[in-house]
Amino acid sequence: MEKWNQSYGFLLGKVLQQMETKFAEGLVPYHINARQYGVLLFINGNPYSSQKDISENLQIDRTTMVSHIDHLETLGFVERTRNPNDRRSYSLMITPKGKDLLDSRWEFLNDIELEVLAPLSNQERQLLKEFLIKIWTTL
Amino acid sequence: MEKWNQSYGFLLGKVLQQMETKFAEGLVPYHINARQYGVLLFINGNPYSSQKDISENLQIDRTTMVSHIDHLETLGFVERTRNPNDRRSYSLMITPKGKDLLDSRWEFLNDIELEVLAPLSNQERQLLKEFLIKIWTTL
DNA sequence: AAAAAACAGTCAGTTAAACTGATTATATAT
DNA sequence: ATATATAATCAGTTTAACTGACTGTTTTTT
Repeated sequence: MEKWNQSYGFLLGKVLQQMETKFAEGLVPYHINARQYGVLLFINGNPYSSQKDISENLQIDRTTMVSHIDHLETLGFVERTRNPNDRRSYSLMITPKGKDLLDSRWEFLNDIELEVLAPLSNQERQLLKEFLIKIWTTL
Repeated sequence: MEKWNQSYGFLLGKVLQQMETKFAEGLVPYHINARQYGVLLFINGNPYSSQKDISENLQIDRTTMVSHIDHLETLGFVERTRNPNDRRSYSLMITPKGKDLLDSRWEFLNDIELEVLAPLSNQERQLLKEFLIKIWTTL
């Protein structure tokens, strides 16, 4: 084992790359990418969010968010309505069709993750998630 | 804690994004990005590699590799010489200047990683690395 | 109440990474 | 000797992300 592949950054990147590539393949029939799936998940978990809310939480640029939402709306997965309390912002909602997509791909996403994490035991995977959550919540 | 931020992919992505952003900032004065630093690390650990070797190991597209190496060569961090046993390929070597760059930023990289991983104990970080290496080596 | 500042979202245009497909020079297989 | 494969390169395309300007709306200041 050499220096260059000892870094967390390198290792994290490789594991993630693997997951993303596989997951993206499973999304092709739905014409969205992994990031858009993430946005949809967020909207599902945080109904009535504005585009700003999502941008901040997911750390995706506001102008990029416009096109993500445009895309999801065109495909009928998300609905934009003006927020009656602040007509500058939208109140975003997932549609039933969007919910179906989420559900139908959620299991697949988990399968992919388990596939990549296969070298770990149940307990190790549990620990890994614990660590990641601990890091993320303090970011 | 909700569904959308429970996935390994999401969490891995956030942690990595954090590390990469911070690390990239520290590389600005050297005019290279994190990926090029990775390439340089690889060449250092695997002297006489061809561009193909690096592409495969780091999973970076061969045509993209051309421009990375062009860039590193222009800056004097890497030297291309033809491989005498196969004149189609190059034999890439890090220069002393490249080695200096690696060394001077290696500690910084580790600082960044420790900073992001601060919420974990020493032991937990050790475990995390163990897990990641286990996964990566079976990819 | 009017004017100024701040804000959410949008859009046109730019930048940078990554890919496609073709090409050159060299090596290997038939 | 000929055909096939390979490493690197290049021109051109696609895509994600960003910059800066702009519209309409809300909040703050005077």
